[in-house]
Amino acid sequence: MGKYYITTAIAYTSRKPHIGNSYEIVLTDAIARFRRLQGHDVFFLTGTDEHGQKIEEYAQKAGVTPKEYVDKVAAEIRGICDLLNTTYDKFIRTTDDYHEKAVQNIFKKLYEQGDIYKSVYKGHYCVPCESFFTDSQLVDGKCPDCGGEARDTSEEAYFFKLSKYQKQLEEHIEKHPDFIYPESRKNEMLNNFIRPGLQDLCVSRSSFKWGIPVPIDEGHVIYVWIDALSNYITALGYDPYDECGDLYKKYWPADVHIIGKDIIRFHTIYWPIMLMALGEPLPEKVYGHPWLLFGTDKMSKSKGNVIYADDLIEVFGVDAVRYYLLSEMPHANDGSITYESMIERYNSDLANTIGNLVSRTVAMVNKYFDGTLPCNTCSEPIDDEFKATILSALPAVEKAFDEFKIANAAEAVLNVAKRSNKYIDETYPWLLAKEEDKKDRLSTVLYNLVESIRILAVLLKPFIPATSDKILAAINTDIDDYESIKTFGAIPAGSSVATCEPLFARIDAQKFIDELIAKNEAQQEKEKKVIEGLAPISIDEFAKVELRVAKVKACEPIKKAKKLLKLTLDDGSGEDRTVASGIAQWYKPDDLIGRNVIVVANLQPATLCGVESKGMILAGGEDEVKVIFVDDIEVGTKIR
RNA sequence: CGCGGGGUGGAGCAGUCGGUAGCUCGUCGGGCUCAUAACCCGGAGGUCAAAGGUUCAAGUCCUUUCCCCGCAACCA
Repeated sequence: MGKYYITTAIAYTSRKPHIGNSYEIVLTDAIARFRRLQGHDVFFLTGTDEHGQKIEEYAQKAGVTPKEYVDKVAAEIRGICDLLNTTYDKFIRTTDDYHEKAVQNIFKKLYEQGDIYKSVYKGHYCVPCESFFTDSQLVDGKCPDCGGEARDTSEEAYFFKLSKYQKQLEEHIEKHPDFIYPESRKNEMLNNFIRPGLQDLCVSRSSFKWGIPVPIDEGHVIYVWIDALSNYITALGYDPYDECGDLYKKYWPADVHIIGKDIIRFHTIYWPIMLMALGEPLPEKVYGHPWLLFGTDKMSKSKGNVIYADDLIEVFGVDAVRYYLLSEMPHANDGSITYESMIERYNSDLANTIGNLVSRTVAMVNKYFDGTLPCNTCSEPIDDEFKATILSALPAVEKAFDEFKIANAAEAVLNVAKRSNKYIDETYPWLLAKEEDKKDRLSTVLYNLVESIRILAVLLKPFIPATSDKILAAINTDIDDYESIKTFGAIPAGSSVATCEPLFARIDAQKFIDELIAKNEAQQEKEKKVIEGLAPISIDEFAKVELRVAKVKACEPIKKAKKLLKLTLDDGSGEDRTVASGIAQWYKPDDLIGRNVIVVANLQPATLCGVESKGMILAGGEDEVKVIFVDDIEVGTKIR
């Protein structure tokens, strides 16, 4: 068994991580634990991505320095990784000094060999929004945010010659069909990005400061690509100019990068090209896992289906959360997560199948034999099929892990417990116990069960490590190596079991949901009172708002906009006024034509989906929006 | 035609290279009493979104249509 280097994407420290990040690290941890169990020398890397404009802004809002800000969030993220009982070997932060130094050297080297060059980044700048836009971002040549003029501008920046390596990358991907996984992603990358031709990549910014400085040019910072992606090698002590550390020599190239499907492009195009330019080997595989979504319904607090990782852990415990994430997530499609399905899986798989199996078996050994089984020699033909089924789990689990189908692996493990429960019904131990001359048979049956439970516990290690340890303690064994579960019968005859507390207490789903809803409602109530009411304004300030009654002359949906209706209003001024309003979900054009509404007449115009909107009409409501109609007030009347 | 993912028994999902439609939960009936109202067995329930095509054979391949869900763009 050789080395195995596995990584997660590094988490962006803009805010507290959501369940999606948690899924990724649990997934990666399960794989890392499984490979260790197999005997691989595993190095498991995770960490945080801490630079960029967004963080600069968040820090400013919070009134702290960027460094103070990321220190806090990085600690939170690391806390959640620990809470989830993940066994990362290193936690890298892109603000670590060795990383910053190595990144600067990487940049310098690429610049010196001509793969990075200085050029001009052309774009458009909107002064009021203080934002840059490319040609394609502009809407009708105007600022997509405010609809104002965006003036042509340009700034100096550094570019990375992706185009130079395009051919080489294409060849690599074709020669290594497993490089991008699952395969559907491979074609997506080749067809959409690589074959049409790669644009050189802008790798520096001068519009913000919070980043690693470009070593040869003080006004610029290194943009996210080179900074973040290179964490996979800097964490191992890579340096383009220096002797690389032992870790690097030992573990690089990575066996797999585990990432979300949204960043596949960066990991299968930019990253390999960077490595090619540096003359370093490429990772074996990039696995883009699917997303974890919240529920099937729309997210709604009152329904109790908004879900956070640490809340879940608090209620269900770490292993239940780990098991749920690993077993519920499909391999290719996005998975959804709800309290209902969580409880269902918890009760049926963990409490009923696994927990109860251990409980009833240990109880029988204690009850019938005082905890010590005298023999395991009285076999019957029915045992053979049982043992064969138990042993067949391992190859199935191996295959599933090889294919990154972790939910399938979990299912194969669960089958060990299911088959064992069935074996109890097949052998009637409670009847054997009533006949004195069946003691040997009874002992053998229980021995087989204890052994299958041991195999189950070992197989559960990657998924629910703490529970696995509890089970091993309950059957009083420390034989938990990979070899020992390839054959049946590692537990010596005459060994004893301990006792065990229930591993997972059943949860009453209805009661749980009711309590949750009550809790959420209470919290919402609280939040409402805080939010309610803005700061008082004077009558003069109110007078700055011009409200006028207007008649809807015409109305039509705006193409390409789901929510917008375009209204043509007669506001008494003699000129038609066009207003876009986000009420398409609730009103059809015919509902509005001919009716009088109140329009905010002196609102600054804005362009929405290509329509210039001058003003807005008054409407209110949360889930269902109602327009305020004033059919009995004359058109043009000012509202006070 | 903005990008993407989907429509398979009541719910959630598998279904490889086309070859008898499976799994979990629920439900109904039965069994059992070692165990956490758990465990085991059996039944019911599907024209695989629709139409057309290719084929000896289509959930699977091709074409068209309908419907959901994310993302993007806007709820001025």
